[in-house]
Amino acid sequence: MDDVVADLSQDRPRLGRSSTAERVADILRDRISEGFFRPGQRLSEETISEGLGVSRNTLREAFRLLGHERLLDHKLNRGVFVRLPSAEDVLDLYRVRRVLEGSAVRRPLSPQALTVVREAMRDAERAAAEDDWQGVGTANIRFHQALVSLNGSPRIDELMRQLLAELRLVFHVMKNPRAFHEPFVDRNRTLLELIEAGKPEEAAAYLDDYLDHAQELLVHAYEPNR
Amino acid sequence: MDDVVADLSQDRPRLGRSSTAERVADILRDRISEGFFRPGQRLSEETISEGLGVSRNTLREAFRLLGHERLLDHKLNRGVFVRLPSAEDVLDLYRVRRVLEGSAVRRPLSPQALTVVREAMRDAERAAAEDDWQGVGTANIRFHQALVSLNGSPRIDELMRQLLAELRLVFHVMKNPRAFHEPFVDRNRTLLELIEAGKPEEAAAYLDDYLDHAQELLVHAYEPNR
DNA sequence: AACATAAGAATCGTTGAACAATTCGACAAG
DNA sequence: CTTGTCGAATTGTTCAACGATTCTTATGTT
Repeated sequence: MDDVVADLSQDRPRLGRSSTAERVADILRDRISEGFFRPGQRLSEETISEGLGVSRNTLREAFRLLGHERLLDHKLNRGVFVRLPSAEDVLDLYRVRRVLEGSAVRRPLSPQALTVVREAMRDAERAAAEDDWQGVGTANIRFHQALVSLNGSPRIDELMRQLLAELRLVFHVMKNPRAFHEPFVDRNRTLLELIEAGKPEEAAAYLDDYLDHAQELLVHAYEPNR
Repeated sequence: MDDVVADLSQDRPRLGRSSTAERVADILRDRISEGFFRPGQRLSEETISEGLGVSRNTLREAFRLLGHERLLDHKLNRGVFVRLPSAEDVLDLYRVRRVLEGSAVRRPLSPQALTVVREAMRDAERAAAEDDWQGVGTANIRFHQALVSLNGSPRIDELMRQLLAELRLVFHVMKNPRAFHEPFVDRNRTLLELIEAGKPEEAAAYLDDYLDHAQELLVHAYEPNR
């Protein structure tokens, strides 16, 4: 009996998880990440609360949640805007990636820890073969998310999730995301092979170069309209 | 004249910073970090909104803010509680520290980048000499905060701030924080000397050992009452 | 025409009250 | 000892209102 209780107690967090504000936040988060709400756009409290059929107060609670995830920008007395990352933001995002991913590749790896990473890489290659560049982008994100999760830390996973969501904002401002994602399919493979070969330092060096390159491309193609 | 404008524009973010909800959050954050509100304690909406003279709605916005900082635990229909970290949380906090601080010590250092770190170390030694263990704890936290800021990333600084605030919760549950902080004054000095001597790998190894030791002490002395 | 100023509209910030939904403890029944 | 029920207390959510702030437009001055 005791073990049953212990088992069930693992599902406990799922119970409390459903206030209206959080569900509203989920909806808005999806809308933002899919580009329905564009970076820089203002989100009117009245319009959206009416549209979703919730009160302004509840909507504001949802806004707070997304603000802390850096997806929304809350300006006092002016309203909330979909975040429009600056070039400096892009630099910082890549600083964090270098730390998180660099630490991950240096880590001594367990045998099957890399399966998720490898899977994401193959998905990217498959999507690339089919000219599905939306799919390449998604798989690429999964690849790096899985890479970072080698650190074995829930908090770092969470941080990476937020970071990638923020990066998606940047992609939405770019002209053609295709040209951006294309070159990295091959790089992912090389990086993974270096890790699997047990050469953490070489992998780390390759990764640094990888990120330097990506960042370079990004800030170059990135000129947010003010 | 232009330079004056440029100078002032750096203070601009501080201007917008003053909604009632945020000020309430500041107050509560201070109260929590000083231990006035104990981990596990429930914070009644009615009592606190009355006590601070703000409406329940405004207080709830403040609660949301602190919830996202992991200082409060929001349980649906049951209220908010001061977060009581689990032993597993402590482990994860140290996982993140190893990544952030490890990356910091490996970084090639600019000449004066370490001054803030050195200053914090000296403050800790000074406080230790005066048997001011509260002060030692504070200076110790500043030491590691400064160390992490060597990464040069605002986002990582922010992450570390939250992480240390969370660690403070753990300290509040411990029996005698003095015995915990005491041994690390010397270690801070040794670590700093290794960095200054330009031996990043040795410093990193020493740091890992440092954090292993601290974590060990902590989870051992840590037995949250359920 | 350019600029400053002022009035007005729109929107946000905050409050207070209200009611439904949920939790929790006490107590009775099996 | 377990289960069901009731009621008090607290949270979740909505609504309407009003002051405060920002944005827009119109007006007037140089």
